[in-house]
Amino acid sequence: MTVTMPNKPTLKDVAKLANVSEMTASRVLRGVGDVSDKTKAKVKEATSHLGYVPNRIAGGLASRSVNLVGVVIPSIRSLVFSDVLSGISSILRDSDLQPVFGVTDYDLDLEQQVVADMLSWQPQGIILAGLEHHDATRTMLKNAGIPVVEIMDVDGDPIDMAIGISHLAAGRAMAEVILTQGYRKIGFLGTQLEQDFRAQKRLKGFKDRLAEADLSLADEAYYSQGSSIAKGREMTEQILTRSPNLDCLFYSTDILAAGGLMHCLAHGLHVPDDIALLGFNGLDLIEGLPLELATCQSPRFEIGEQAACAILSRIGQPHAKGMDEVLSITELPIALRSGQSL
Amino acid sequence: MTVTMPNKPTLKDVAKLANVSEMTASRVLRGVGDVSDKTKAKVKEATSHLGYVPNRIAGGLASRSVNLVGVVIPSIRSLVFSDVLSGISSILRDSDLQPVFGVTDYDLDLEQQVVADMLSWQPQGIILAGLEHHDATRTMLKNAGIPVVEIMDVDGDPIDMAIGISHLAAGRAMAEVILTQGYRKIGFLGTQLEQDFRAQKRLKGFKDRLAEADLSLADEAYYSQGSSIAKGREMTEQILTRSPNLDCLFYSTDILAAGGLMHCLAHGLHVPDDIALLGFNGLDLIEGLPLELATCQSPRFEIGEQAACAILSRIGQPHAKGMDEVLSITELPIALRSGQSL
DNA sequence: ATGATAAATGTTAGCGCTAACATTTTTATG
DNA sequence: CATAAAAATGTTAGCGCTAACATTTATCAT
Repeated sequence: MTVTMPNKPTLKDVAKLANVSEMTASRVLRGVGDVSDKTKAKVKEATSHLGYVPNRIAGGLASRSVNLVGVVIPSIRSLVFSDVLSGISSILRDSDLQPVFGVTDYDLDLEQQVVADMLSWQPQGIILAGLEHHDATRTMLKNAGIPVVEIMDVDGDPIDMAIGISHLAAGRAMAEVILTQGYRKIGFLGTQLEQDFRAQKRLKGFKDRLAEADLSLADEAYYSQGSSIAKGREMTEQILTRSPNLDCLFYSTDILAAGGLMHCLAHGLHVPDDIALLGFNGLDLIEGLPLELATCQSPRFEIGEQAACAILSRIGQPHAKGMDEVLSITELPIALRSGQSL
Repeated sequence: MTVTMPNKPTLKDVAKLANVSEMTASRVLRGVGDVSDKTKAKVKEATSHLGYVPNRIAGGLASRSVNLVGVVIPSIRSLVFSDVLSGISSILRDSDLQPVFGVTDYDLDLEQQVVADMLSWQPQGIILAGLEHHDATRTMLKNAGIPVVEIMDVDGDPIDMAIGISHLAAGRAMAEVILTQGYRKIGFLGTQLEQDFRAQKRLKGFKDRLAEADLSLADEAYYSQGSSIAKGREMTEQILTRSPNLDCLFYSTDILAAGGLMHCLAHGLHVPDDIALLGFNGLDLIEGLPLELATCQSPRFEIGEQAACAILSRIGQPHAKGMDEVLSITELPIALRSGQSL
């Protein structure tokens, strides 16, 4: 039962069937220019009759523009970045731009490749996480001649624009809170990812502040792989076995902190009387737990929104935020939450 | 300080600089055909000197193929789909295909639009969630002449190929477990999303099995929006206030069940003596909780892997799984976990 | 050397569409 | 009803690249 598949219909076929020129058909399909209602109807009829699907590759080449925005992030499984993506999507939904995602796995080599790949599609703009990139990546992005927004972080020099929070400041702020509350034997638990520069900066800010109070971390534990409640629980058990005298644990992310809470629950440790717990990010995940975790809210959704708006502004398209002037660096505020775990 | 931005270099510029024909330059950049080492070096030198980035739009048009696979899913924030995407990526990483994501928000209208959009890029294949689509969507996909894999579900007729689990059977299996354990006053808590057909099928299978035992749900509660631990906790409180005599709660997803567990913990309800809890999916999230939740493991990562492999098989490319024959419907096994919450 | 083969490079044409301009048709105006 | 202005449609050229074929150059056995 071999059916000779006729070639996919092209605009030419549609035009022929509708008895108009390709140009007119093209106008109808794109909804531009003056076309009579009668002609419109004919073309639409032909289109649906043939099941015609426009070829954006050809269209993009001819018009020398495609309505894409490249979004390059380290991980798609991360709760942090899914919020950012939501923010981006929520803005782009109302524009004619479309996001295309690329994932780098926290690897600058891979990032370079992904960015090159993105650029080869000639997008209208690029949003990418972080301020640390290979020189080659920076050069490519600079030369691309399109708006580039580096998100999440503002501690450094952006290629073009940056929108995010200061992780150095956030780390400091967390340390400040802990110190104010009188905690002195502080442990840190966090990611080992060498290329998660934000986490590193958070830790640096944190340690810096401790140092100013003539303190240092009493113990620290690192993990690779993705974060999970189970991992947080396991690590907490380990660090407390090793250093039972800790009175405060600062986690690089809420997920781990939630696991820490589970450990304490299981082992009859009272939080915060026996030990204080602090997370980071303010994820949904930690709502509804037996105890309100202390954390630091990072404006992930807003970062996504603003990044998308920055691109739209730059290419002269209207958008929700009505940003007139596009700042080179936009630092968003963080919000500390002194939950019951502190 | 206005610098006249020279136009982005094209292959022609590279060729000119390297003193070869465009074709030869193209060959070097794509790594095809016989090119002498000397020429290769010249071209590469010219490429990096100019900072040339190939235009895949043009390349795609000329070669009439782009190495893309469209992946259309309902939500990017869902822990379920992020696992699926990981599975897809893990396979495509070793091929020359690249996934492009589209999100439908559990909306068939939007799905149609997203699929049309994907097809306009002339991808090598499409992976999309679910078996329920608008007729127009099905027609488009059929006419596209490319492999189409519908994932997650196998209860229905696929357009081309389907890979997933039977949610009807899964629902039944869960009911079976509950009945076997002697529970009789059963409540259900789940999504209200009218277009989450998998959740609906799970519930149907569940109810069907109960009906065979002359039972029906003692109470049910639905929510819209995304699922979260907080939501699960809140809903559990509500349903137990309304129906305090329930002895078993079946949740449409683990996240809600985790929230249920939190409620029970907070209210001194013993699980499973006072009440049994069952989730669905076997998410990472539920590991490390105070109690091992009973759940049903859905092979999300594997579904992604197999879907990607199915596409590769169809377009004649080698891949990890070495699938020779591509089945129209591949039903993957589910695994029940009778955790301590049962 | 010398034709035969392989390796390296070049030429031509066109992918499917749209910008820009050109032309025809309709409508409005005095 | 002529004529300008507006509306509708068409024509031409080319976006930047690659398939397919054509040609030139190097390599080799005899």
